[in-house]
Amino acid sequence: MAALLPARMLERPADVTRLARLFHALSDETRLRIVGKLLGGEQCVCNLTDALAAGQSRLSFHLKTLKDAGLVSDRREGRWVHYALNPDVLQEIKNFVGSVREGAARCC
Amino acid sequence: MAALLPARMLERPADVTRLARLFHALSDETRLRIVGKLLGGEQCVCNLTDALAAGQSRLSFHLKTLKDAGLVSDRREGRWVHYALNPDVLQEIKNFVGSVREGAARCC
DNA sequence: CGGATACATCAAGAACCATTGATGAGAAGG
DNA sequence: CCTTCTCATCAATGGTTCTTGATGTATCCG
Repeated sequence: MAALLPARMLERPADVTRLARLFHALSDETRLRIVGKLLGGEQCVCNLTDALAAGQSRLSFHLKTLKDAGLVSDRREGRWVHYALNPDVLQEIKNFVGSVREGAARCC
Repeated sequence: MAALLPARMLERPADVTRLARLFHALSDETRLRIVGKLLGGEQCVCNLTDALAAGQSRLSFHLKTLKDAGLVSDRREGRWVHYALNPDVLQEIKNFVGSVREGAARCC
C-alpha cells in the first residue's frame, strides 16, 4: 500500500503553506547562487560577499530567508557565522516534486 | 539545457534565471493547489474555479504563470481550455533538487 | 444574426519583496 | 576599556506580484 504520497501535501493547507515558503526561498537568483556556493561546503558570510559581489546586509537578508525556510543552518564560531545546506529539507523537496511528477506522468 | 550535473546550473546565469522562474511558479499557494488538482488529470478552468473557490480572472492569472514557466500546457477544445501538468519540467526540477541534495550530503 | 458561455486580458490598487545605507550586538585583541 | 571585526537588524525606497472588477475575444447554439 502506497505510503502517504508527498503529493497529498497539496490537499493540506498547512503543507501547502510550507511548500510555498520552501519554493519561495528558492525563487530568487541571489539565493540560488548562495545555494550554489554552499555546495562547496559551509561558508561564512564574508566568503559569500566576496564570491557573489553582494553587499553584506543584502546577503544577510537572503541567508535569513533561506534559514527561515529550513534550507540552511548556521553555526557561530568566534566572530564568524558559517552557513551550510540542510540535506534533509532538500530531500523532502525532491520527494515532493518526484511524486508530483509521477502523478503527472500517470494522468497526463 | 540539460547539464551533466544539474547543480552546475547554479554557475550559469541563464540557468539560474530559469530555475528562479520555475521555483517562483511553485511558490504560491493558489498555484500549488492548482497543481494538486491537475494531479487528477487535465482540467478546464471552470473545474478549477469550482474546486478552488477562486475567481476566474485570478485563476487565469495563475494558470498563465504556470504555463509561462512551462509547468503546465493548455489545450483548447471548443469553448473549453484544458490545462495539464508537464511531467518533463517536473522531472527537470526533481533532478536539480536531487543533485543539490547529493552535493549537500557530500559536503555537509 | 444575437445571446450565452468559457476564458483571456487589462487597469487600478493592495500587498509583498528586495535593495541600500545606517545602526546595533557580540566576539576578539590590544 | 576601547577598537575593530563580523554579522544581524532596521527604516526607507523602489519594484514586483497578486487581487478584483471590467472589458475583450472566440465559440457554440438557437
